[in-house]
Amino acid sequence: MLEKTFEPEKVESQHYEKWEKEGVFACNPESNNAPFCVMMPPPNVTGSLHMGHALNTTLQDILARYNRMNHKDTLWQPGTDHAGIATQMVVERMLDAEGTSRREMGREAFLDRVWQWKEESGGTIVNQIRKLGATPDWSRERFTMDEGLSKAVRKVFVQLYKEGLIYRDKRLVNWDPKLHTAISDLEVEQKEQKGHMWHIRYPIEGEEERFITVATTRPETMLGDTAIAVHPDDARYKDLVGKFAVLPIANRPIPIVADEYSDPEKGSGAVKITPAHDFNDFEVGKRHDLPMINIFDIDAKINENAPEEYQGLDRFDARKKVLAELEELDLLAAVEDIKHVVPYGDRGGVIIEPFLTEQWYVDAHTLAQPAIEAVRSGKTEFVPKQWENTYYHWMENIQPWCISRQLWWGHQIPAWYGPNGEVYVAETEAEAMAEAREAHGQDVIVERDPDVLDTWFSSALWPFSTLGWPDETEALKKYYPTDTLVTGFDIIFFWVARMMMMGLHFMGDVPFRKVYIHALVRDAKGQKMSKSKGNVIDPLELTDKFGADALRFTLTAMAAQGRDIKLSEDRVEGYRNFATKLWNAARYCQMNNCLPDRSFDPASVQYTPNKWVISEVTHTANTIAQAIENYKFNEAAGAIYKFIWNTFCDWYLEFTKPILAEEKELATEIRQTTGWVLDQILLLLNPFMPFVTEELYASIAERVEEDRLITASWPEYPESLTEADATAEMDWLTRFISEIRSVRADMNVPAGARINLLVKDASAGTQSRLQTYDEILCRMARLEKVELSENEIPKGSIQTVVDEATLILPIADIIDLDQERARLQKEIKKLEDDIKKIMQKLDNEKFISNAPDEVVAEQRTRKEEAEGIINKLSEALKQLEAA
RNA sequence: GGGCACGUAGCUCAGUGGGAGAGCACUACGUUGACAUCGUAGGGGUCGCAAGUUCAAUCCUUGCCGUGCCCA
Repeated sequence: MLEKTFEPEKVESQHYEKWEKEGVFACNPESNNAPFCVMMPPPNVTGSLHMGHALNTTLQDILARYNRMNHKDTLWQPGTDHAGIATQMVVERMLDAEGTSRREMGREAFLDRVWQWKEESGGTIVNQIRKLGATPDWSRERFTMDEGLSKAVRKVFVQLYKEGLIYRDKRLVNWDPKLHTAISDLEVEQKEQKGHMWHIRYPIEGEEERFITVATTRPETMLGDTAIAVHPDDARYKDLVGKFAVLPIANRPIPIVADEYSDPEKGSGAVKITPAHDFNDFEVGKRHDLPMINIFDIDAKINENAPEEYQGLDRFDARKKVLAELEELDLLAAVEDIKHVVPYGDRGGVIIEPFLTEQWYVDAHTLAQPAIEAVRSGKTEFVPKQWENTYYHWMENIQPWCISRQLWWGHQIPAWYGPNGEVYVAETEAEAMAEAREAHGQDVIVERDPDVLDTWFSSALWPFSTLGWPDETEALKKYYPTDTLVTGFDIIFFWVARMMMMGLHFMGDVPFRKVYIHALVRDAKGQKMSKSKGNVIDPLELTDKFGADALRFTLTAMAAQGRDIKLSEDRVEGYRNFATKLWNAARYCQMNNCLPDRSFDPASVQYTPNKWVISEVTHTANTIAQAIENYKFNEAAGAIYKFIWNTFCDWYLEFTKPILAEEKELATEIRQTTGWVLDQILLLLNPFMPFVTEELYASIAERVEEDRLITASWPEYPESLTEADATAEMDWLTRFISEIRSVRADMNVPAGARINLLVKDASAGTQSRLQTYDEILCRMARLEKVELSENEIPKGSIQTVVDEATLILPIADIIDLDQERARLQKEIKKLEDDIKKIMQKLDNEKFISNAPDEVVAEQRTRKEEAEGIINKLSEALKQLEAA
């Protein structure tokens, strides 16, 4: 016998370990079954599971399990990402605590240390993913720095270099002065904050007491100014163009140039130009061939290119000193309080410095073109569709992708420099040396580029590198292009777009047919969860408290397309209750011996409630399947929830109770049907709640060896199991019972009181139904007996109407006549209001002539039905008045 | 500033060109050997505002107001 409640913690890990050990998650490239492949977005190896992962994992698991049940050869490819900056930071922090540093250890020892850390602690997140019940093929787990994936990275780099799509360039990059590395545009977070606009007067060379005023939010950069720009049409400054201003503090002459970049409407209309420290100024500098003076070192401290007293100062201290000095010189014209946007590094958290360095770039613009076309032509589709706009917008304005990072942890760039600084790009050092020998006619020493590649460079190859590329493996042939990518919108640019570019370039086809973009999980107030806000809900805490099934189901039920999820614990608790409900229904089945019977054929049933519940099963299964295939996960969850709780528990089990209790002949068919439905429920719910269903599957019946839900087939039902007549009959029965219950409650009839029911004007069909379901009606509506009656209605009865029949509850001794009068009046009023609305349509000639016939007919029917009920209720009211 | 969403019951959210829905919360009552993590019933909404299209708009279009996100 099952316990009274389901205790997830007792069975979850047990089932999971068994599944994994038995290899049921594994794909089989050699099978003839059609493939279904999902690439798991590889989480950072440093990471731990947050709600976003939980949602992402749950949805993918539903797809994987559903497709596996449909006999697809399913590969859900798992793995982790080496997360260059994040991982290096973690290990560097450890070293710092030990009183050492990576520089002290040297590159090789440091990398050993990172690998050691990865082996020991890098598995946290994959084990957390297991806790959710996720079923990726762990036997194929990959890491972006695996030998195979590294080989793919080298090959891609070399080929793109040879094709001219990777190149080295000296330009401004986003420099992180804390982490000492360049980062890509995407890793910069633009934050709006309060600041100041300082207006500074620069003296004009050779003209006493004449100044030109420029405005800046970063006065310290003036130490690197090499020009002032004014708009060519700006009359105020026409005579100054070609002259020089004297840069205060540095006391250098700088030219005044005409450039359309300066906006005459803004400030004074003149802007200072610091080409080495501002992206716009850099462009101006190139146009006017201005010198580029770099005044910072890699820490963003002032270097030797600035006056001596500034050298070594941090950029913020330098600002204070510059301002003090300007004040002293009386050159500070004004200070404004403003709001402006300041760039921060998303990892290091410090303000990013535009910094002039030589880096490696990918010609993203060229690679983007086929990637744009692939979405335009529908080879890859986004769901929901509107994300395609985001994708296009970014792809069409794509900038060169800076891929080199001044880190040690990552894929070291396969480029070697010869004695003259010339570069040899090759997959191995031996090849690079051979090239160098060729060039020099003798052996020369080559030195490898110390930098590593952006982590996203290797992630971009994930859909094919994990399948064995560049080798032509069976897996590659079978699973590429993959079917669906499930991810959050925040990495459309970082990852999705780059996989598209690389996949098309190297595989000649898109990496995935569908991209399902899911919601962001927020807290109950709609705030984004973040560590700094302290509003992070830990998925594992919820799992411990309510079970993995409850968390999974919550996330699924709330995963409506295009809307963020506001998660609250109440919801999870609610779905835990749902698991308990199912558990108890199964327990009831077990107690009543309603267990699955292999010999049972659902097409053979005779009893209408059985036909009906079977028909509802097929309907629910279809709804779920369609919903999953259209990525409407919430609809799938809603359908199974409603079936289990309402259809099965609230109605079907209650209908059949009295018959089971009396052990009638019908009972056998009911037992078989109930057992069968329970089994179908477990199948249909399994992709969503794998643990409780698996546990019940094993508990309620003897199964043949190796028979497990996870390897079972998704049910297919013949069309003939759909029974419209049975549905209509059960609809009548539920309405009949509900109506009596409702009236009883309205009239305060004590819940326990058994009362008589008289039915008047019943059609032949209704009479027969009353007879068939007499027992059910008596039990579920708490009736003593049901009788047909065409006699005088007893005084002081309650009356109500179901279809053509009038229901009479002769309980004069219990009811309050005033209350009954009020109830009837209220009912009549409601119906009259309905009729008014309907008449507005029916009285409208245009409605009659323009609306489809069936709509008009429907309105007429509704009106007639309402009128029929009003007549009966009015009679009841009249009779009450007479009493 | 540009773009994309969203505004429906107290809360969280489904939904649809033709009778406003669910869960939670709330109120009342609880009986029958699966379940109080439960059951039955009930109250509660000018579907953000305004105009337009239509026989008909919560739904389509436009404008406005409000909220959120992305990009500059």
